Amino acid sequence: MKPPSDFFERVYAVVRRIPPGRVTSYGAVACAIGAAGAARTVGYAMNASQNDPTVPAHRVVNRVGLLTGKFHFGGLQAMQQQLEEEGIEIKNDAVVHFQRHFWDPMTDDSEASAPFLPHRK
DNA sequence: CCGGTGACCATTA
DNA sequence: GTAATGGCCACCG
Repeated sequence: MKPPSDFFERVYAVVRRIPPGRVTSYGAVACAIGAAGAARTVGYAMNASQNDPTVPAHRVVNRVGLLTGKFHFGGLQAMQQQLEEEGIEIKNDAVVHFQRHFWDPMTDDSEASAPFLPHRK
């Protein structure tokens, strides 16, 4: 087996912490692992995560809540299907009420709501 | 060592 | 509001 780089493993750890019915953005994960700015690398790690079913990559979307990685999934509908199963509504390959389902690995507000908006004031 | 690639993000026009 | 460009970081050959 080829153990993934420490960086990848760190990404997997964060993604695995994502509670069901919640979604997060690559930038948030990157920042959580201390690699702020390496959001692209996070997506790259996700691609390798497909080998690890323990990583719910379908819960990871871009900052606009768009399922940019659906093309890399087995089926284009697979990612959307999974999210809908979690209770998340998808419209035009985009997460509805993305803010509401947004979950920050650092905030870890699995119980409390997340009025926190990634919007820069 | 160097170049190319990528499931991104931010700024500017 | 949308569209286009640059920059950032990490992995692969």
